[in-house]
Amino acid sequence: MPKKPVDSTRERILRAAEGIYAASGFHGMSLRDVTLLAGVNLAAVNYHFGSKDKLIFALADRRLTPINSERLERLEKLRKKHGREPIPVRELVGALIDPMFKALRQGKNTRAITVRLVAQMMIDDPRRFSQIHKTFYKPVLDCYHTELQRTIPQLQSHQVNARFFCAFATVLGIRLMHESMDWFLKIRSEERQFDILEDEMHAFMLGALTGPPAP
Amino acid sequence: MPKKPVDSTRERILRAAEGIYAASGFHGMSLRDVTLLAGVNLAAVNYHFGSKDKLIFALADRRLTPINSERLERLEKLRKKHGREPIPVRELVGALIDPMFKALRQGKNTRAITVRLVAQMMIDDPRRFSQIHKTFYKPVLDCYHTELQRTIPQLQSHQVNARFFCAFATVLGIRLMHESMDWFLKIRSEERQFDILEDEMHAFMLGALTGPPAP
DNA sequence: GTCTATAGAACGATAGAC
DNA sequence: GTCTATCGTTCTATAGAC
Repeated sequence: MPKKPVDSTRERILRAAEGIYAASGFHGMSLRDVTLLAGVNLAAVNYHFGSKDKLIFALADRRLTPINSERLERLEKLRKKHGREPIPVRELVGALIDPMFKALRQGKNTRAITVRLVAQMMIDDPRRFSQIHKTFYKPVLDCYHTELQRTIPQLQSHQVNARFFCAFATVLGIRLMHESMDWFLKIRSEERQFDILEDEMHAFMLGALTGPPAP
Repeated sequence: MPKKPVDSTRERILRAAEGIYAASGFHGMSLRDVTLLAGVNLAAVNYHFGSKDKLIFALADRRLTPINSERLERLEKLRKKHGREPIPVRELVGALIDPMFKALRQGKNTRAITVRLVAQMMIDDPRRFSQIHKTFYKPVLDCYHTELQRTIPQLQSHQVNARFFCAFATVLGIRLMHESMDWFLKIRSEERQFDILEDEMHAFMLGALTGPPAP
């Protein structure tokens, strides 16, 4: 069984890389900067990960898998709970965004990093990262989309599609604008920021998804 | 008076640069690729713009200024129209997002480029681009935020702040996910895509901003 | 498993001829 | 205003000693 000590070279590289990647994206992250920050040798990246591309994939796996797994688990629970009845939108929204906030609240120092990292993955060079999309995002999107169709009967199919697109875009945008949150919310305490944002994002999404169709 | 022919070296560089920048960001755009695509000499960039940084600023000015000017003009008109009464949310949302869709609909070939370009500016290396934020975005954000405070009296100040943050994040996210629009909307025709998205985004934003406060 | 050293290519920027 | 040529730097990746 392979050991994964918190301070192994491999872990140090991952920690350093995700900070730089979150801030600057794939092309802005040089292996020199990563290994310098990690305090390890330049050649260690290629030894442990094989290439820069594979290092990025490892970053994705580490952060996206837990969040998306939880999203699927919570959806499964809701399905069992409601049986053949459609799941209320409020609960569906909760299952989609709560895991994100949960991830944000843990790890005080890595918070800003984790937030941007995931979003950066979604927008960074679609050709290079299409495999990441397929691996990590597509399963979640498919499930929630299907469920949303059942749960908002008053809207036509193409309208549900568009709202879901907007909802997902909102989550993406929030993550990317994390640095601007202070300015928008005009509140100092980071804890309070998250409290308010979590509450209002629930309200925002609920209103957005259930609002009447455009005239 | 300086001439600006459509096919000047300067214009060719701008056109080539915005395509590559929109797709790959600052660090992913090399001047070699730009000048190759533009069919001009490598040295031309530094002659016409001075540096890579200044070229990016020129890209921002070309695309952001028209959209944000229109947003401010429409807000000014709404203020005159409603006098001392608060502006209805529906009209405020329209003034904020209509200019974006208007820009998207014109220029069939440059459409996907323009969409991502603006969003890329907002998230690309905050340190490098903080001047772009201050110059192009801050005035618009300030005005709309003030107006929104007056127009949603049933929410507390900090709740309005949070909703506005979400609203802006939605616009940003939509732009960045432009390539995934096909997959989400499951519709072929690009015209129809924009029609539906524009309608439903109005509804989405309206519901989101006016929905009841979180419990 | 970790290091030094370096290959080989691409980068931004500039000097100077035309 | 546009070209060629090139400087100095930085990049990913690898070879080979320990």
